[in-house]
Amino acid sequence: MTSSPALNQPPPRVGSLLSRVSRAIRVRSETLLGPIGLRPRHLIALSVLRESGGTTQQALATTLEMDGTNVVGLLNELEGRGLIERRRAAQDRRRHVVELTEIGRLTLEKAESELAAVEDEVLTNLGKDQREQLYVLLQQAVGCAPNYAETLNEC
Amino acid sequence: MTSSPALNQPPPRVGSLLSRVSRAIRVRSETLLGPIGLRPRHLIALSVLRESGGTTQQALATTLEMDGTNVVGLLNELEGRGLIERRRAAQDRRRHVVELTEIGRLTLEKAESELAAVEDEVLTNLGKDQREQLYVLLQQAVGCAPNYAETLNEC
DNA sequence: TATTGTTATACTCTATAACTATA
DNA sequence: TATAGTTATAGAGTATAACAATA
Repeated sequence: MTSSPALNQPPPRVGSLLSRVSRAIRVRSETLLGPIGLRPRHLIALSVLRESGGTTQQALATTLEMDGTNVVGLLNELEGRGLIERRRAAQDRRRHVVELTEIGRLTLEKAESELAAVEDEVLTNLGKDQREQLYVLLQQAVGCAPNYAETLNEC
Repeated sequence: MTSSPALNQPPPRVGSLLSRVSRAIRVRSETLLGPIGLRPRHLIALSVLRESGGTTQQALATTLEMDGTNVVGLLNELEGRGLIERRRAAQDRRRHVVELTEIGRLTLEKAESELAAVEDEVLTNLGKDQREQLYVLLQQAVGCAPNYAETLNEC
């Protein structure tokens, strides 16, 4: 009896709002990441790889909701900069196992810390607790437990 | 002392997670909206117009984080289908005031109700309360009070 | 002269189809 | 025959530049 929009109705649609907030962050991130030579999508891929710790390209495509052909190009760019590593899977030599390199991990962390300013700006209406809350909700939505450090590979 | 990821650190970055969830919904929405002849971006624009109740194209471009030139094309499509209306502002005849038509409002509502299935699928890990919570956070992030019915034009 | 909207166009993103290699 | 990855390429999305009307 505390929430405002409706009392006992289906949950409201969040798609449009998600797009707007997501886009706001992405647009600003692009200009900020330019000098480093990275783009938002690179960070997304790197962050998925950090949390999954080694996936096949096809699984990555599914997770990123990207077409497999575009994952190839994305990984080429990341591999060219030494941020990720591709190696054939021993069990099935058709597959590439993709992993974050140490440089990739450090680069990701650095980029993330530089993006703090962007998110501070876009999410200025949210307090720290609310941003934490948002993070937990999104993390849960994509299927990871909030403290993903314990879940390791299954993300 | 209750949250898990960190105790007294800056809030975590949500950009990548936002992109992933947003994209997941968008991709599925595209296929579902196809038959109606609408696309996610149309819904986003319509929903902004519904809540702002009449803006200039430039303001719309800012809100949507879109280039003004692309807003023109987007509005052309919506106007062609009778979902929005453009009229010159009396005070400044350079400006177009853009408004949702009644057809536009009904079409938006119908599309939104059809998208329930999509969001149910993508947000299956979130309970109803959590989805409501997510909605409130996003609404607040974009600058609207949770119960925006009261705030009217300033959104 | 500056601003709102428009058009034309180049650039980037994304998906479709055909190919190679492994299974 | 089917699957993982790759390449080439066409379609959609986005931004840059030049223009018309109004201020």
